[in-house]
Amino acid sequence: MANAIPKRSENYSEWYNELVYKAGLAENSDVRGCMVIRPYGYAIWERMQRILDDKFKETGHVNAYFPLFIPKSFLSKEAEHVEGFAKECAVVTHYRLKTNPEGKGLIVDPDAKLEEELVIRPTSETIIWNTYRNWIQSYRDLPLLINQWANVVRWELRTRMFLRTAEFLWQEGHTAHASAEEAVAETHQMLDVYADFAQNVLAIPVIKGIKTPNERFAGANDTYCIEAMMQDGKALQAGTSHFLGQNFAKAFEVKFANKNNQLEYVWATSWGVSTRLIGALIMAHSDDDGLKLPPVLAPIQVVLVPIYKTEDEKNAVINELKILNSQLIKAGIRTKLDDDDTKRSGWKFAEWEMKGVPIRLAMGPRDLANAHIEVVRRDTKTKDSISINDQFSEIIQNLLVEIQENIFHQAKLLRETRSYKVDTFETFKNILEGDNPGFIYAHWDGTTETELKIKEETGATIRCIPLDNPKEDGVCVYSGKPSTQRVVFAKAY
RNA sequence: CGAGGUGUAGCGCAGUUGGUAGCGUACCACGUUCGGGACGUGGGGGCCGGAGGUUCGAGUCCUCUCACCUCGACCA
Repeated sequence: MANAIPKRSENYSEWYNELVYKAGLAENSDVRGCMVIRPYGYAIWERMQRILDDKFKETGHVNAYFPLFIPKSFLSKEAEHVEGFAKECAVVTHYRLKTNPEGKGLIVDPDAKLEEELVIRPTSETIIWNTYRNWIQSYRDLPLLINQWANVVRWELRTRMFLRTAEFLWQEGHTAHASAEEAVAETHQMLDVYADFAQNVLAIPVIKGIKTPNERFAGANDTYCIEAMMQDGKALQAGTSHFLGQNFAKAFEVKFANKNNQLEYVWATSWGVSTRLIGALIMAHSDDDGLKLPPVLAPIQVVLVPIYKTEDEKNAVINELKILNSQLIKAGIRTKLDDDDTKRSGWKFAEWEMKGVPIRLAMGPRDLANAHIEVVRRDTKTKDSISINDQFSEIIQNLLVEIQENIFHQAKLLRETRSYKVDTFETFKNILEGDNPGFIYAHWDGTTETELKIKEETGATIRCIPLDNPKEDGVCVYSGKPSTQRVVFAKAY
């Protein structure tokens, strides 16, 4: 096993980093905090983009593109927003370089200073709402339902591949509405889109919830989120949907004439998911042999590997695999026939396992003689030999469905066994410091003060207040004050 | 930004009291192999992170820098 990765149990971080590299997803670049997304990693992102984009279009949104640069003054117009993002902005101050008159290399030309500095967007609310002012005059212009696929930059102090990089790819939806009710409905709709996507495509169970004021997006009235559990029991925020109220409309003077010809401020939402989802995918499903991709998402669902010695065997096996491959393609399955003659079959097995391809089909001369083919599932590692007949592609299709369900089931099982109802602070701390940390459902008195104290003492934060939360009288696990419901605590990425 | 650590071949690492750089893997060629990351023989590849300094001589000692990693705090 020359190319094995470290075990999860020994070093979770190292396992994660090595997997990202060995599976061909991404690598560190020479630019601080920025990664190169390699072709296989990008293929996964493209699958995410396509599926989400279709869903956005189905729900009435259109795509547009706004500038990468935001004038510094725009950012300061919404007070909370600027406070949230100011300390992690990359700023463009000059527009020209020149050769160094005192030596080698280039220097920034001091004569080329910008009148107003430009911020590289950490998110696009400000530039978009500045534009919406010109687009919205009447209730007839509403709702305005726009999404943007873009890169953004947040100068994070500590970065991790996919989970937190200085530059990352995402989509950001920015919608404008005539009423608060309609904007809130949009916020919920998009949260549902994300939750569906996480569960049915990524096979990651999520909790839909609302953030506490302390964890809210800078400039939002309410932040909704989906929270997922990773295999180490930590939480990962996988998507957010914000109800922005009239905050940005007021900051950028975006008003519309209603049916009674009265001027009103517009109501707003914004929502996004990022390349962080790739990190979620890795940490939710993968094992010590590499990635495990859910079939619905996988860029390659089935890989076909020929086994042979002689030239004759090679031709015969590959010919048969080509026939099977075209049957699978006809059935709508994404396949790869790995006929690379420079790699041995054993090497290919390990490689495609590392890359998480859900099903591997292997055929050698013996299989060919018996009209059989070896089927190996990535999720369970089980091997089967099936006969090649009319039902072949149907069997594979069904197996893909089964694998999708099983991967989801496994992730859900983990979350269930690592979710705890807790009533004392002692137990609370013990669980987080024990061998199986996870989600803690505990009563909370509703104050930011208590929330911060708990964070300080345990490292856990309130991930969300679940939307379908049952009401239940109790007392705060920390302060002992009365509470009406449990909230979800966990350590988070 | 705090606390630790690491920078030597694409990747992972060794390099003794200072004497001019090596191992594994990957890569190239040939041969034998081929049903779970093959083996043998031969070969190519290094401004030892960067800049100063000490010294006849620095991967090694000193100073300053830069970058990255792990763990915190901040965040998607």
